[in-house]
Amino acid sequence: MALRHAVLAALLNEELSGYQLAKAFDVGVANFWHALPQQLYAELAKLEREGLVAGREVVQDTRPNKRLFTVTEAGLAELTRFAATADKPSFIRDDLLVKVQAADHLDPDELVTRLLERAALADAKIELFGGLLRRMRGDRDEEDFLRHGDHIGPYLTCLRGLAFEQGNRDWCHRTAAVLRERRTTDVPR
Amino acid sequence: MALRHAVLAALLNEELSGYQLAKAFDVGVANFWHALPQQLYAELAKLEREGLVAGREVVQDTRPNKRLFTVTEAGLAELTRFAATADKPSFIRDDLLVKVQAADHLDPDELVTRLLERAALADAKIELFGGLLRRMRGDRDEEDFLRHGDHIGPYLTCLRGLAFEQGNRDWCHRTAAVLRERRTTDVPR
DNA sequence: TACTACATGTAATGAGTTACATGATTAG
DNA sequence: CTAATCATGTAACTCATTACATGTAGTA
Repeated sequence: MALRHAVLAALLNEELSGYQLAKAFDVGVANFWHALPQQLYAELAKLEREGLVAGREVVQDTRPNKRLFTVTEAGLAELTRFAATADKPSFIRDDLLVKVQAADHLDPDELVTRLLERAALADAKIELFGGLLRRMRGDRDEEDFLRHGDHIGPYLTCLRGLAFEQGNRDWCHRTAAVLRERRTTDVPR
Repeated sequence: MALRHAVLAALLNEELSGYQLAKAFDVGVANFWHALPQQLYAELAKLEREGLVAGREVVQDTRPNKRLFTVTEAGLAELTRFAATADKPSFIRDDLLVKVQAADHLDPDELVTRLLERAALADAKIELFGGLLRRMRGDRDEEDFLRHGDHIGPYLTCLRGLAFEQGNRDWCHRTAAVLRERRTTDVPR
């Protein structure tokens, strides 16, 4: 029951349509949660029925009409209540780690391929997040922005996303190097 | 459909009961996947029906009897097939990040409390993982173990878990420091 | 002309969580 | 005597993913 809170948090600083939300929750920018469009449309409908968000129709002639959503008082109250609860630990669930766990019984070349694929993906995200951070803090430096800027929430979560992807990239390279090294030194299997 | 592969990977290096598996997949040691006991018992039953794992009854008189599982040839083949598929990107889903995303609209003290709780949890895991790594590599140093040891798969995934928790801890402290700093310098909200 | 972006959903299936159930042994 | 550990599940429910569905406008 936390997708609802993720949606509320995402709508706090900007009014968004379901479509825009979906993009924010997609692969690219999901620094704090991930969800598919279908889930988001469904969740928005539910949140609106419960009065936690309010939607307003925006008529467009060149594009299909859309509905923009904002968080209501009740929605903010719900988020506040949520913030006071202890959060359940978050878990890793990653195909790639499963494969590396089985490394001793699998083809190293195959694994190295996967690891480099993932490292490339991480690099792309690192660049993306770097750009987002720069845009958010404008011409200030980070220290100054975090002390005196507003909307630091998204900035802070993006910092976590950045560090996470850097961790991914480093680990992928290190692991690939280890597997390649063993391949050439002819280790018994 | 990846829990099955996680179970197979976990059973590769040691014969385990459902109960032992459940402990490995629990909060403490889940460096590459997480699942609850119920899921694991169900998955083991399914894997056995499909011939991917084989269970053998172990009679105990002081404890309830248990069934120990090993991966079959077919199971290893299934893992190999899995390793060749491209893996879907893994996503973050974390209550705490949702709360920080909404930081600009929530009570900073509350958030700092959550962040320090999480940092403490991360510290505990860091110690735990550190110990596991030491046990796995024995008296060798890491470089040597990774070059010539066997069962490096679990070691490598544990390294990722360790780095992840260190990232968590650092980010929690940094974020808490930022929020405390702003509280004292009286930023407009 | 084909593809991508905009914009919003429904339906079916699969995966994960919560609650419940049982029963013995050992450590505090 | 109470709690934790060992050991294994079932049932109900919620959440997430996959597949499908529709239609317009701008870009290559």
